Amino acid sequence: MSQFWKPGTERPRLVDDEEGGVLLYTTSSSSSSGFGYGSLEKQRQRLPVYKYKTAILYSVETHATTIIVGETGSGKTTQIPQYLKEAGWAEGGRMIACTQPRRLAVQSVATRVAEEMDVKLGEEVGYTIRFEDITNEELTRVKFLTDGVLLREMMDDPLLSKYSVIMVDEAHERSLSTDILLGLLKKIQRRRPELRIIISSATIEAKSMAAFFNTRRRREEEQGPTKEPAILSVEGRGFNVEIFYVDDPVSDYVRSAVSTVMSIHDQERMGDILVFLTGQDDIDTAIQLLTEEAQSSGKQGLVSVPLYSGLPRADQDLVFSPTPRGKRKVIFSTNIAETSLTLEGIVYVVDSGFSKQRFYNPISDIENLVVAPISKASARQRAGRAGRVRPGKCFRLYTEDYFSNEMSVVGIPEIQRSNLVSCVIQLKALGIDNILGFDWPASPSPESMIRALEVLYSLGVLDDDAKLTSPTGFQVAEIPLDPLISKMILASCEFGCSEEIITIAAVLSIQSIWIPVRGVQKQLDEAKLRFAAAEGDHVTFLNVYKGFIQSNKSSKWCHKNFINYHAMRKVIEVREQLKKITQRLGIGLKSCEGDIQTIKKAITAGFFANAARLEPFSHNGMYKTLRTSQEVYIHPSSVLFRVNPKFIVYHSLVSTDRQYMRNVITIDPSWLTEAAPHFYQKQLHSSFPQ
DNA sequence: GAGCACTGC
Repeated sequence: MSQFWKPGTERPRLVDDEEGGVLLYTTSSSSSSGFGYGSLEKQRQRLPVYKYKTAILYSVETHATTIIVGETGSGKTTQIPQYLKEAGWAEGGRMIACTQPRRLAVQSVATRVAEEMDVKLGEEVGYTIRFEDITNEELTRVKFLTDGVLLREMMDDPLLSKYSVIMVDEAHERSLSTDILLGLLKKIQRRRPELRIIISSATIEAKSMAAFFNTRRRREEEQGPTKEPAILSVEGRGFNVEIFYVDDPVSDYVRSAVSTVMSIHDQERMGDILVFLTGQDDIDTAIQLLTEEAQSSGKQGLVSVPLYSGLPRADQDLVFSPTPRGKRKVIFSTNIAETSLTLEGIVYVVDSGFSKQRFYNPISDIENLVVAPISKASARQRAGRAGRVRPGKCFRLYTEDYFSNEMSVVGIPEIQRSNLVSCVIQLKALGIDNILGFDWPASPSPESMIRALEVLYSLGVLDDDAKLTSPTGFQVAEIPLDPLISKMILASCEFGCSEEIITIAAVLSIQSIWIPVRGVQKQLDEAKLRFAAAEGDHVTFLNVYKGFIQSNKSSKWCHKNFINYHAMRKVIEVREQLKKITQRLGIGLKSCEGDIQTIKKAITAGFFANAARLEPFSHNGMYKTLRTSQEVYIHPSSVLFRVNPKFIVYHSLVSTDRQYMRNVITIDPSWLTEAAPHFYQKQLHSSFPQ
């Protein structure tokens, strides 16, 4: 056990929280450093977190869980792992882990820390993200990784026994995998009292997080670290941001955002503007409106730039290009600028108060994207984007009264808004039998849990006792994809078409392989026709893949055919990974040599639940799902749009004014009963036409 | 004849 804080040395001062029960450490100012005088070292010491070094190490030493409340720019992510290393937490072959929700953050933080420690990245300091393991088993002591990767590691090492400290960063974002990880870490702590957990979280979330990790029992003799979590606050480095509200609620936030931009341009000193809207539609409208207004009023000097994830990389880079002299850049962005991207030079923020959020309805089993009000936590985060270079201003397009009295404090955690099929199978694979009784930081609805259990049961992944079946259940859990896709892959091994199916699986797990275009729709449609297969979209993907390989993976070829080159590279990557996994599972790849019916049968084996039948006498292409008789339509982007075959299986539903089925293939209904007799037995008699 | 907030294994 490492001993950083020693009795006899100055003990950090403890202050009771006003409500009691939670500890807060105040600054114990650093006197001696004992470090070199390199410029990196000096930079490190200027970070706000440096003053708390002793307090943090003391807290980690004496508490099983430490919660660090730190604003952006405090330096916690890069510094704390180094402090732990210096204090000896990586001695004796142990490792320090620091998780992030996003890959890019993992890479950049690891690179920075290796630089500061003056070591080669991949040796003492390393990182692991999907497709990239830059660590060395013997040498790596400080490891950065996505929380998804750490969850995968648990499948081989359920107690994460090689780690002495695990720091979960950005926990306040409450992403699906962060929440699963937190629940599991709490369980691990019971088995491994020596494990230390550090959770970095925003102020608002700290107390509920502390309550979750408080496993102290009354009258219990405590050995080892205190079970009650400690909370430490570290100030950030942002500048002050002045907040403004509208006097009356606005009826059209896009218009209102544009006129706010105009008046900032009119009245405020130079500095770029960041406008938070909900999606591509809003953003396009706003840019058009702004251009018109600037023209009609003769105002000059505004450069507007869109920003959303679907934008081609080159266009996204425009956002980072320096603003020309005498001009003012206006960035119209989705939520991507709230967490994933940091923009320099922003002085003004305009906050619409809305974002698109995913909601899952377990009854209909449909995930919807809905424009919904943001939380106070998001509003604060958005405002903070204005104060990175100098004091800024944030204009909120809602009233102060609404902010204070109606806005929810934090958003709904993702786990309460998602389909839980992947999540449940992951827990099952880790030996968590009582899923309904699992201790979550936020519990998902029982309906969602039960729905997920039902789906997994129908796939043959879980048995009557809700245990993973062998080998199918364990194999599906091993494949890092949606369980429906994993099941399809396993079936393809039996059908002898796994070569083809892993290609399809790779394409389906990519957002879209077509270039996202507006205005050149006709050309895209024509390009698609070159690959279109009568059997449907999945087979079309195979044709695209074949063409890409034959072109020698040429980006020119992609461009000519309106195919997204980066997406295709990703397809190749995922496919390679799937190839390795199938080898590990002992199921070799086999090609069916163009026997398309076999391919479709394998797809049906995974997606039988997503079957739909064309309504008899339907003139507008209306289908009904076989399972729930919901009204659905083939998406206009499908090669089977307007073809309207009688029976189809779809990959997913997107809902707008209608429910659209994306990626469909034609099937023979008899395959459904073949693939899932238990599932379709009843329907066979009641609703299947002959 | 329509649309894709954002992540991740």
